[in-house]
Amino acid sequence: MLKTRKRRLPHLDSEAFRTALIDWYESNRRELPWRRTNDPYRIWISEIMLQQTQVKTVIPYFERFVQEFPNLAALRRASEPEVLSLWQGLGYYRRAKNLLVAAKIAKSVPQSYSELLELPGIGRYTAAAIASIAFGERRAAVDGNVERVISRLCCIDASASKLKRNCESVSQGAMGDANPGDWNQALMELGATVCRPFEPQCDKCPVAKFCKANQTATQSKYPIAKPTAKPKKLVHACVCPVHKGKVGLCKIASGQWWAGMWEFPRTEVDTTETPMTAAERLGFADLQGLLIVKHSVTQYSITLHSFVARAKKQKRELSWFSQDAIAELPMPAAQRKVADALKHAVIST
DNA sequence: GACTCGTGGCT
DNA sequence: TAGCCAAGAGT
Repeated sequence: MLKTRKRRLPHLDSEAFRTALIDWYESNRRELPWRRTNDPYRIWISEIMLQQTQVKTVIPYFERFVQEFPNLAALRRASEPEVLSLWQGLGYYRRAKNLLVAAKIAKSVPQSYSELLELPGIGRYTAAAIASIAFGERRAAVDGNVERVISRLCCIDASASKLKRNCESVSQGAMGDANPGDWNQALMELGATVCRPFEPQCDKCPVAKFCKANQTATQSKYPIAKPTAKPKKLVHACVCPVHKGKVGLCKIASGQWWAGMWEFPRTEVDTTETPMTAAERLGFADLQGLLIVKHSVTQYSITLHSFVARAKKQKRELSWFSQDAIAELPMPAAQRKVADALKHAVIST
């Protein structure tokens, strides 16, 4: 069934390599909140939050999330807005939506790789990570860190998706009788702290003598980088309508960025108009400039111009909230910055 | 296989 | 600083 050509890598499939890696991990592993527990639920939450997100960023979100939803039963009872509120600022909000869907599907955290794979939001990496860390299943988990570590160890010239399968095969074959959870985490930890993208700390690497890239001084060549496009520039304008102490917002429709979250009425600014002209197109007058926020969404870099408008009445197509209520709404990061600025502006006037 | 989806850390 | 990148998954 496995079409992957069996790769013989005696220099990695050895007790010496495993011992060097695991010993290093046991004395250098960072103390992280999700490492203080064997609770499969918490390990699941951490792995979802860690997708494409740095450890440092995740920590406070993880702490708040498991405090609010300490187990699967508690999460299952949550609503999507509640989960999105706890997730706001973390990005990739589909993760939060899929997590909630998965929690409602699963009676308990699935204990095997194949069962985990069936849940929405859980792919090859995450299923392998949870299965190995929480349940000891012998399954290689390959994330960006592991791809970098193994592509350097073996000087693998493959790129993109081929590299991932390739590294899975290598890791699986080299795991031997090591503890699967420790094995996977050791490779990731090594990639995150020593075998970094730039300026790898090879002098501190426990497996440097096994590394072909180190031997040939080609660390910077691996993994093979894919060409990146220049971000496209966009300009957006939004208006914070204020009327009798309330502020008007709208819920973002499905199919758009940040679907299901809340924002101030927003529009694109055409190259032929000014931000204020575009903002007036939203149906407001007497605009006062509030804040300019620069943010980005993958290949777009966006400049968001925000304005305050004293509305004559509360437009019915908007929902009107007090400042305190706005604090509870799930909002995109840039919009949250505008909301914070508005709060201070209103207080100071 | 190539795109899409967020945000902040780091250099 | 501008750009790269992060414990990826879904389509």
